[in-house]
Amino acid sequence: MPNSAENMVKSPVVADALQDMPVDLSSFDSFLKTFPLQGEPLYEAVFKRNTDIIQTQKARFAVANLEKILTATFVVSSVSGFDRMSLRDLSRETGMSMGAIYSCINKKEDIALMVADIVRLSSDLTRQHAMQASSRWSQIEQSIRFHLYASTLLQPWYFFLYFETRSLPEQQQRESKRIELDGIDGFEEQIRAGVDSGEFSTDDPRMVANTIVVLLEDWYLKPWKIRLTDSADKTPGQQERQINRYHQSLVGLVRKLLATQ
Amino acid sequence: MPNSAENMVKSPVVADALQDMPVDLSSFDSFLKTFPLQGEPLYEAVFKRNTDIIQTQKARFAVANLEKILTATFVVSSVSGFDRMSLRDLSRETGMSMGAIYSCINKKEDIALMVADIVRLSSDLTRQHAMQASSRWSQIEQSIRFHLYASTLLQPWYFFLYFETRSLPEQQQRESKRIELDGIDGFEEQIRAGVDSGEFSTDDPRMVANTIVVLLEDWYLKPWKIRLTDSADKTPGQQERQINRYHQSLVGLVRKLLATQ
DNA sequence: CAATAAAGCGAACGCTCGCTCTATTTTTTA
DNA sequence: TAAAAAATAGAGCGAGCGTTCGCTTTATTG
Repeated sequence: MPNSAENMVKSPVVADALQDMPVDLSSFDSFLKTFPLQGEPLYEAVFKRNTDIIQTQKARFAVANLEKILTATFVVSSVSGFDRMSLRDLSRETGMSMGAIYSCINKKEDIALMVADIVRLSSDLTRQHAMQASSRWSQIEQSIRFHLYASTLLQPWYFFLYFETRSLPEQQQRESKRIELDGIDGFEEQIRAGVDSGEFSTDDPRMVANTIVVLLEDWYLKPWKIRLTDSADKTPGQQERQINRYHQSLVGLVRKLLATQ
Repeated sequence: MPNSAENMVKSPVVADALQDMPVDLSSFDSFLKTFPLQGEPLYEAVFKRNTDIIQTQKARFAVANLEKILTATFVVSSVSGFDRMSLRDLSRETGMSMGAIYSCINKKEDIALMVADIVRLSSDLTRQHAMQASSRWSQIEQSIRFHLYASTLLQPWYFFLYFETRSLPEQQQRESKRIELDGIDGFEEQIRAGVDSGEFSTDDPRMVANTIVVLLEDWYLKPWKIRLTDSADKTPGQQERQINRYHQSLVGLVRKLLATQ
């Protein structure tokens, strides 16, 4: 079976109920209540978007196993990368047999592809949402907030994709770069518009946009740099306070970069 | 032979002639003429710092082979990572036999360790140099310039270490984080001093310091983002112009972040 | 409660890897 | 020119990898 669509990047169109409810950004807490890509719906989405790969028919079983597989993948591969994670490691960590694992995937790489797909989906949600803000400044602020919240919730996913992109097919690699560039372009456009209208002032919109994107990446790539406590103190309150502190830092920095005189 | 010092991080003390001549930062061109870690001296340094590992006795041969091995490593592993680069690939790319390769290393990991050692050495050179500037502002600017120049010259080395750190021994991983944190600390300290003296103004010195470091990393990690031409147009003139443009962008951004009022 | 279908299991397969080793040739050095 | 050092080609080793497949167990259903 010559399946030329094997490594195709899935459509970014957000399907089903995912786009129905608007995401509430007023606090991390309310974000948690409205963001669709988390908990069981997250793994249901993984299942629905990969029915061509997954052998298991009943969603109930597949969803539970996908959760085990992906969670374990993040744990095991965080030690020394996806390549060095053997499927025997994964079998031990999940408590599943090799056969059970292979009823959710066709090949090891599929795990990485599923992660890539979800992160892209989340990125698209972010971009879609950004368009709805009222003023130009709040558009930027909301974009930052959305990205910060989403990448905190999906931190292992974002982290994984960043470091494992290189072991994905070439097309997927290009797609990852494109998404990053789109992110920069988006901010740049908003900044330019603000400069034209006299709301902002900067002589280097591209650099400011790039700085925002790079600092957003820094948040989920290097938790050890910003969040003092990595293992302990993961109470929701602590987490919310840390996000807010970083959000404030970042927004403050951007405000200064765009300030008129 | 119980060699407990196997994975020891080498002393950061810059040996031999490396520290004799001061590095000239007035332009990238003059930097090229004075920075010690490049061309043959670079691979001589690799040799001298790894005589315990390398079997080949005559420096002449060892240096030439190290250059071949490391250059080929960067080429081959840039495709899909160090783990997926087999030593048979390396043998083909270098044109050396397995035996010849194994007279320069004891195990595959040694290649990565050599790279890590040199990048650390370069980072230490950067930090040492920064202390010599006159004013506080020029200290920051010179640090940025030095880092930008060095990481351009050693781009494959820096890039490799960033993405392969995870497959190094734990001690080396911690060392990499420490270096990054030291870099941030250094900038933060200078900024705080400037704020205290009224030269600068910011309410978040740590964030500004972090931004600088992250944007410096961005330069060597994502050439495709900034430098339009990756393969073609690698003339020294083009390169110098691109560095200068990025340096100007970065310094301009930092200046605005530290501006009083 | 059988009967059937789905899910789960794990030993075994073929293969590639890092690494070693030897016999031989080439190059360098004194 | 003779001894020493370096490099070659490649067969071979055992470990560990991703993947498969015949089988057992569990769940579903008429």
